[in-house]
Amino acid sequence: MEVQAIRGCGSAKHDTSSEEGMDIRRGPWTDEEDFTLKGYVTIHGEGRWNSVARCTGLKRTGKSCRLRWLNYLRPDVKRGNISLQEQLLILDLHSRWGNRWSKIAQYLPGRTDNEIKNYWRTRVQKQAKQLKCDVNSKQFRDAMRYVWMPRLMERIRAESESNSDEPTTGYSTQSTTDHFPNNSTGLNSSYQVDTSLSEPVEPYFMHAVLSDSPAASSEAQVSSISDLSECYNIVPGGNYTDNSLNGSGLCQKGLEMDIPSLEHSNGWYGGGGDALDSLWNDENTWFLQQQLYDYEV
DNA sequence: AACCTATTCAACCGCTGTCGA
DNA sequence: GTCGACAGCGGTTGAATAGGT
Repeated sequence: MEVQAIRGCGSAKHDTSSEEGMDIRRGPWTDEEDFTLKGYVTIHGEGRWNSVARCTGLKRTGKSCRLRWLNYLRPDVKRGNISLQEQLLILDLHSRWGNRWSKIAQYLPGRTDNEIKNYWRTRVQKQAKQLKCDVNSKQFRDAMRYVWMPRLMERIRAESESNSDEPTTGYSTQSTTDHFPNNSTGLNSSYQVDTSLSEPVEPYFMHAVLSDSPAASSEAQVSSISDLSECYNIVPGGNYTDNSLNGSGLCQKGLEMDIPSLEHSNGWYGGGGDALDSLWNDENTWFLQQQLYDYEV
């Protein structure tokens, strides 16, 4: 959506303000400003954002120029709905790294840290709120890992099977099938890893290995369960079964459910629409609340 | 139609890390 | 070692919009 066009040229509240003796524009960018910035970066490349502002005459801070470029004007920036694969990847990487948005964004080509952060805050935190638990709580993280992510995987697989004749929409990066030749989740099209990164990521649900890096310890509060695939099985047409019993939280309770029956009974497989909205419908929310209640008792 | 509330997301702010002088 | 400039990150804000009454 071209928000800029809809929202018009700057807000009355943010028009200009004085900073260090010069007028600094704030608020939404105009088409002319976008054009100016785009032109400058096309010629001179990214970086030296303060000089961008100086050289172009844009009454914006260097920070603002950088942000506008990265989040909006960059040619490879991808806009629109976050796909199921991307949702799954965000959940997985967030479970590993916590709020390291820029790091997570590195693994979602075309997505910005801002977009991922907004996605997390508006969608994921909303669900935590509905479940009346903290988004950083172990209960919620387990709910994500043992309910939400498996269901996303199942749905991705279902969509992949139904669209098996259609061409995939891959990026120019290496497919995860190269990393995970045994992958059977249907993630071989969009879920891909940028091989230019020095730290290739293998998701928990395929070949999860807990990171020992300090980055993973503080914010992320990563669960002690290292490999999700060891914790549950998804049998097409069968039961989702917790096998581990060595972890904690929901897993310890021997969480067991019949996903297909739940999904077909409440329309989770309805196709189209937002995965989270359909995934976290009233019935599933109630079910999870029961699980969380059992967990707490 | 008018109003109210919730949601979304672009943009801002403050802080930290890095690098060169 | 320190200082200043700059880039980048994550948290937060608030205008626009959608949905409900």
